[in-house]
Amino acid sequence: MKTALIELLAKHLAPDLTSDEISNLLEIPPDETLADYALPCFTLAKKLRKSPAIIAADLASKIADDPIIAEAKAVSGYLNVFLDRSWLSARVLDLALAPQFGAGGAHETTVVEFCSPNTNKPLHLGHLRNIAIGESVSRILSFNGNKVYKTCIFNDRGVHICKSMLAYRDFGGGTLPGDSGTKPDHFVGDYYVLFAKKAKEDPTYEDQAQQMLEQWEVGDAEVVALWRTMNGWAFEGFRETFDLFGTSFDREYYESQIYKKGREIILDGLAQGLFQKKEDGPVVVDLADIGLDEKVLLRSNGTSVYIVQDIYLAHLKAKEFNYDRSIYVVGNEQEYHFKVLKAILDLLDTECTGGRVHHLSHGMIELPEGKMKSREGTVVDADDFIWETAALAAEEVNKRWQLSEAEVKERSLKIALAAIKYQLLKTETGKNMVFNPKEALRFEGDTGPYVLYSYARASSILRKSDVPLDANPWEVSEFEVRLLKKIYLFTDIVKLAGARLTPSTLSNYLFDLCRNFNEFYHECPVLRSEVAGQRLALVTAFRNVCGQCLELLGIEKIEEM
RNA sequence: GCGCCCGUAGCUCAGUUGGAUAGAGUGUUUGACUACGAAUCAAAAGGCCGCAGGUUCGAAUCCUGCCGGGCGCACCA
Repeated sequence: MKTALIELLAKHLAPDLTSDEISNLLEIPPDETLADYALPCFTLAKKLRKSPAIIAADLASKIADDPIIAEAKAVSGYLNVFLDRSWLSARVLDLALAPQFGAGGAHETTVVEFCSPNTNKPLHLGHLRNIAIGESVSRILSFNGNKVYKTCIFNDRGVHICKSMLAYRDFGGGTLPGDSGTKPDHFVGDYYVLFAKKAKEDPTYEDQAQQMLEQWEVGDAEVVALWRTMNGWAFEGFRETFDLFGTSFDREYYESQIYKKGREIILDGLAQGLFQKKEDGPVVVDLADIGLDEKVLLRSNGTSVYIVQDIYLAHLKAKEFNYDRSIYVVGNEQEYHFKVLKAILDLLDTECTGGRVHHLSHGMIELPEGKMKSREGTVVDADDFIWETAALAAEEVNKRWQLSEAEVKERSLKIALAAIKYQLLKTETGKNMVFNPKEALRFEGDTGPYVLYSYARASSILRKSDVPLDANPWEVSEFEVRLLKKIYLFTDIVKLAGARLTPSTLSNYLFDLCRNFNEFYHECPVLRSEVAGQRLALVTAFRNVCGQCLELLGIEKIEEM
């Protein structure tokens, strides 16, 4: 639709503006009564040495007679265009009723790493934001035509892991997660908390954890066996949460398997003179010329620091996926780390140079009463939160319907997950957000359930009619035009969300779309209308796009609320 | 000390590469179910876009300074 208008304008503006330039310039005005599309003529004014008003008026008269134009006029430097309603409605329905409406033809290979938890405690709300973003970004990129691989690195070793191991060994008394019915990752986490408590009483406890790490590193059989057992519990619990929240990975990496690797890359770089060996032993990289500090890579004792395994992992991913781009969904507290990583990869100038590496930095979650702090017990646990939300959703479902227990459980869980995911994705990725758990349990206004409800309403109408869809022009009301235009906008929005890696672009659009649908629904009878076929086609088009957006946000659709 | 990010309605947030009169949701007040689903719709009220300069046809958006908040800057991970 927009394309046809751009072509028409390009015919009259060549060679001063190309189609691409027109496309960039063309905007949707803030007030729909002004125009469907507007072309600001201010930049053209310089080029043509005519006033914007004259250029706009000139263009208006040139295109006014075209069959796709209902009205074209010049208003204070803008060319304002209304499209022909018959043409517009037929065009949008034709496009939006086709499968894969809005899908793109990009063809990059992209690796998206997200979640990446430590195995000493269960997932919390921060992980859920990370996962929701990673999952949605992956789906959006994939929809835009890219080949996407989702990966996760499990930080399954280190002194923090030994802390929960130590506390379990000393105070666990051989109990198993099954004994108390505790979810296994929570079971492990409980001993991490217990460690912190015991370390306060016993100042040597921190040292003991450090000693245990050393035993682990030399392969002490007992310690390694305990590590395997407890990591097994953690993974078992994680899998359950991943299933519950609806995510999965194409490739999983484990820190314990790669933490020693990458040394060769560093020694290689040292030989090439990219890095320096200091007199007192450590190998460092000097990043002063790009405004970063000196960074130690190999310690005096020859062992590598954490970033070396990230360097190795970047190479490993390049080898396994031959990626064009490697995205890391990680909190903004690690921005410096990724600057350093990219700089080092650039220095090494291998197939995974820093230019291909992108840190998709997301903001932190704060609660209304402040930051989440594990020490103060204010961390919102992922599983608990999902189930609590589901319980509240179940109350709402029970208010409205008489359903079996199983049906209530299934439906309320889907509604709860929609509420949570939508809430987590509606704020722009990079920004910190205040997350009020009570807000996520709200089912009205700008929420996941509002969107699900809109979708279910559309489904409900379609279930009730067997009138064939009809995309022939009809006398469209303002509500229908608004909805049609919004449906069409999806093609721009999904590209923009992919380019900016911001699911929030999509969720904000989705809310607007549903609002337009509900207004239409309220004002325009469908089934008992003389243009039932056309309105059913419009409802179908809405349902397609709404469903696609939900899919791209990682939210499961439901046909009935 | 050095660096990065954020400040928009009481609260939570949108606002595309600078574009027309700055928008939603929520909360408050009020109206609409004999209706294709009221988890909906409609209306009112609510703003020195942190402050002060600058850039230009035009600034919430770009630049500088200041104020307020967050986060980094380990031979930790």
